[in-house]
Amino acid sequence: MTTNAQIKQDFIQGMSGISQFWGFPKALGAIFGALYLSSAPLSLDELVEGTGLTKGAISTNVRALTRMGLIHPVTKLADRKDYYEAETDFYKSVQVMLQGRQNSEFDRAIHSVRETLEQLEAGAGSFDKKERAFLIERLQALQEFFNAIDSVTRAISKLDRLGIHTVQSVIKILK
Amino acid sequence: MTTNAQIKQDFIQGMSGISQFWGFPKALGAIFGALYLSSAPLSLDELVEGTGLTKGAISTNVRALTRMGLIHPVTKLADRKDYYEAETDFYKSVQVMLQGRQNSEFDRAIHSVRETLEQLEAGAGSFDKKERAFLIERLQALQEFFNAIDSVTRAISKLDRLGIHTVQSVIKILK
DNA sequence: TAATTTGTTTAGTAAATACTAAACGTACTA
DNA sequence: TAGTACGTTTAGTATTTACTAAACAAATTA
Repeated sequence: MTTNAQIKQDFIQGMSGISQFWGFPKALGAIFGALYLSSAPLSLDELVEGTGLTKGAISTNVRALTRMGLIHPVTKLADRKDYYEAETDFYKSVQVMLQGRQNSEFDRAIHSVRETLEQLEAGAGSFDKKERAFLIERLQALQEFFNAIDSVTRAISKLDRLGIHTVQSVIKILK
Repeated sequence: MTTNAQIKQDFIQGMSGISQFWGFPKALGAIFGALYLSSAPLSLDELVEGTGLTKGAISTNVRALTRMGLIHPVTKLADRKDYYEAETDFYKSVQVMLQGRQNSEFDRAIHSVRETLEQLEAGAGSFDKKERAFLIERLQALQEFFNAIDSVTRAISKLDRLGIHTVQSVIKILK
């Protein structure tokens, strides 16, 4: 016989796996899973209980989840504890994550390519004419690709409302 | 004064960083960078020379890059060495990667959710009516989200030709 | 068959990462 | 002011991962 706790635990375990497949800590997925299955916001101690992780792990991963927009802090009056609840609009979280990832790191990639490109165009090095032209062409192509990705993520993150309807209309275009 | 080798090395270093930002081995990015800056296909030993990695590392990462469609093996007649050249159509690589990632692991995520959902719908556990309805609703929402992602990636990977024009028309929709 | 040239695999290592356990800080309460 | 109830931070550990070095396999040539 499968108990209620076991069913929930299986799901939490599954989310844990999904999390690490996408390159996030397992604990992060587990915590989200626990919150997602709860109709009421949960405190840190309740999350310790529900996931089997320590308070430290919960504390750091709860912060990460909040930054991603996947959960939200909830305050109860006359209660010092912090409570958290799961965001149910995943598309909203996608936007938050794209915005975050955007600024920090992807720009560095583009920047790195542009730097090399500018050097070449300024005549750095002693490449013969033909090779310089070849290198410039390749780097420009790469830069354009990065810019395209950048445009898409920017467009998505700036939408007023991303949802199933937007996704469906995109799919329609792709056919 | 910046030498030709230094300029290339800087770029290779940059690609190495981009690679690890996207969750791939640094060596993978470095190898691609070296090939991308070469007008002629390169052998393993030339890649050892160009990247400073050992033959073993080159061997394994070259295989990974080939699977991703980011580079291609090239055979020269009457030459036992394996040569590789960079794919210059990045959109094509995106398709290859989506196809690969598709089958293996994402399905497991969807499967895990469906499993829990089916259990609940079959009456497993001893949840009261209200909670069971709540859980089923949440899991259905999650499943729909996963399905939407799945649809998008499937649609992209099945396009005859993905390119800058497709990307642009998608962006237009998003505005 | 022996020797050489190639790519692959394996065993070991170094580095990064995520977690635990416990100390710490802070703010409310008696 | 001492005590308690929280959340955060830190120090240490275990696990994973990517790499090196070297053994190995396979296939050509002498």
